[in-house]
Amino acid sequence: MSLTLVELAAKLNLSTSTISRALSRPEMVAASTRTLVAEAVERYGYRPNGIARSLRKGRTQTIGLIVSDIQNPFYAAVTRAAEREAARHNYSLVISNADENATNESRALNLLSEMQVAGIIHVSTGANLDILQTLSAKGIPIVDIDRASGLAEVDTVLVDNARGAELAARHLLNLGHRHIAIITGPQHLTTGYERLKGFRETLASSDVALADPYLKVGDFREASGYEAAMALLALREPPTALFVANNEMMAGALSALHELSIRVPTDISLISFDDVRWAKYVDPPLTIIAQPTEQIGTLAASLLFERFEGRLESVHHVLEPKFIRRQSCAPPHTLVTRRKQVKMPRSQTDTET
Amino acid sequence: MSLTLVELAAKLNLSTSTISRALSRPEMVAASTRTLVAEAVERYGYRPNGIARSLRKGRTQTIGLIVSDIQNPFYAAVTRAAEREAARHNYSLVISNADENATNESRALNLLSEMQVAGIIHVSTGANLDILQTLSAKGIPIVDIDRASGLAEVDTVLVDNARGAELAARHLLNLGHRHIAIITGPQHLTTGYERLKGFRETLASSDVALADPYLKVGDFREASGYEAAMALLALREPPTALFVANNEMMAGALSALHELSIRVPTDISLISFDDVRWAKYVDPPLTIIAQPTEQIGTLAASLLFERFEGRLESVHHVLEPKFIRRQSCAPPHTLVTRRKQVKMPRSQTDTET
DNA sequence: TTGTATGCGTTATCAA
DNA sequence: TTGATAACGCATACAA
Repeated sequence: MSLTLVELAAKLNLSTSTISRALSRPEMVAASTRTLVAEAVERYGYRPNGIARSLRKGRTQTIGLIVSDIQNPFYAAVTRAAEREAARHNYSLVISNADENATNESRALNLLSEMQVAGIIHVSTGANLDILQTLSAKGIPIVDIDRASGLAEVDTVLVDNARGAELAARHLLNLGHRHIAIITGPQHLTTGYERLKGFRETLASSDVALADPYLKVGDFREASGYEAAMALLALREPPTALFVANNEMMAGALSALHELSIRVPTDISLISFDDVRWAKYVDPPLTIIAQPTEQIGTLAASLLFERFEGRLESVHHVLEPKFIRRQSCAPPHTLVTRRKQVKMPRSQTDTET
Repeated sequence: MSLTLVELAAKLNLSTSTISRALSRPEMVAASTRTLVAEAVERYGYRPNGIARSLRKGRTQTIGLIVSDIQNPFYAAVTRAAEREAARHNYSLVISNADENATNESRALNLLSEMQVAGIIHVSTGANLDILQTLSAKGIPIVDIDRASGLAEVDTVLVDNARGAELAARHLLNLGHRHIAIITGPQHLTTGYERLKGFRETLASSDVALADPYLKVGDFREASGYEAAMALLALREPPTALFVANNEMMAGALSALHELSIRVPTDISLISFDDVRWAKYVDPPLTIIAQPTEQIGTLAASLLFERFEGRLESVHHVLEPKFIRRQSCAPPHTLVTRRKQVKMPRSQTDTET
């Protein structure tokens, strides 16, 4: 199969130690042998076996990343940044998709553990605290991103979700909305919980109550956004404004709106989290709360490297979300006007061949 | 640090072999000891060291994936499918971003090689054939997806790009367009080359020549799509229809159109490759040529597993693209009408806080 | 059914 | 500056 150190040593009449040294600590080796080895490596295409090296050294050059959905552009952006930072340090990134599923997450954690990854970047599903605890106890640094798992010893890179929701709520309130609905995420996830909390409290501070029918809890996936939006729009008194807590559910909500031919922002104002690229190309361009995806990924990886360097105390970053105003929010129509609206399901317009 | 087999064996007064067997081939071990071991594993949280196992077994449970951009939703979708298929077989996926850059690609290939990945799924940058050759010779199966690297011995999962371009061209021709432009990709990549070829030939078969000014070659990234579109729209006689060879460049082209306040499809018809989700939410929903992303990812991984099982001859799949009609294409306006258009740069409308 | 012994390919310790 | 040797943690061939 592949050329090994022993074989290469035989060819050169050198010991394995010399060659190993020539490759990893060239300064400890005579210049002549150094070039000799370099040439042979080039000629025979020798590549050290990283597995053997890892076993011997007791550590790998690999970090694990568990995301809830790599297809969600938010996580894709974070992933890319993390991969870059890892590559910069000559580390590889092993990626696992949890798909918002605790079983997948536990499988992924165990796999990463067996792979002896040097550290883990982790978007929590809210479960598997026991496994995380064990890994952490084994000395594998973990950094929670996006959602806090609740473990004390892990580093965290989070976004001020309550603040983001507040920005969204305030914008809608300022436009004059009073019938405001929210589609938030699961309440056992900090993102779902805090975005609701910040939103509700901001409304309350303006004496606007978040009525029960206006509160929908999805699962951060597209389908749940669709369902929730459908339900909201079927209300006898539909909201004049809607805040959606992530981009996936927003995509679902948009589907619902299209299907019902509801105009944005004429009939309803729309604001959501996550400045994914398509947010500025849709009709109309979406007003959103942006999260610093690049920074999350880069920072998360850096924290891991700091741990490798020996940092012991845990570190917690809370990054600022940013309000980006586009054209999906406008002052509300009066109820009378709204009631006259004709809402007619529109047939699917895609045509496939 | 972590509990090892030897330590566990000591605790149980059993030999390491027995425990090893109890875990990997339970049927070879007495039921009583089996449960004894199982309990101890549970209690002490023993996890086998995958690195040691890999070294001993001579193979890893890892496959490498090199994509040109994980943030491109097309590759994200492929990645997700590949990860699923891998997980189904209890394999992990190591992901590297080449960023359309040959140096990054070579770095990634070498890293994967050192990691002793069992196989590689590969989106070619068109370079590094020598490294690929070497890896392949070492017995690491490789499957090219999306773009053919040109190596004979690798498996391939490609899409019929010429056919996709033909579908696009035919649609525009049928609508009556004669001034048709294309933004294609690098000509050393099969995707860039074949999409241009299929497009040009289809036009030619209807006696429409693809004029030089109407042919732009980008690099499949957003910025190049923007530049190319800007150049096309600055022509004394701008095209009435535009085919863009991937979703990234289409995003760039859309930026340009927005900026110049050019209406789609009134002023120009638009069609592109890749049915990314946002394509149906933009204004207007984009008519596109869809590629079977799921299938590409799943199939690529499966081919690898077949190789692991011993398949020797290489296999080549060419999947069918699909035409999806939405609302970005319409019959052309007459030249006179078009010339009257007012084209006024629109200022940037995003507002950040 | 269980135990003993060996080796996977590398790095690190120690001696030369 | 170089070489001999041991060890990383596991799986397996072979012996008991």
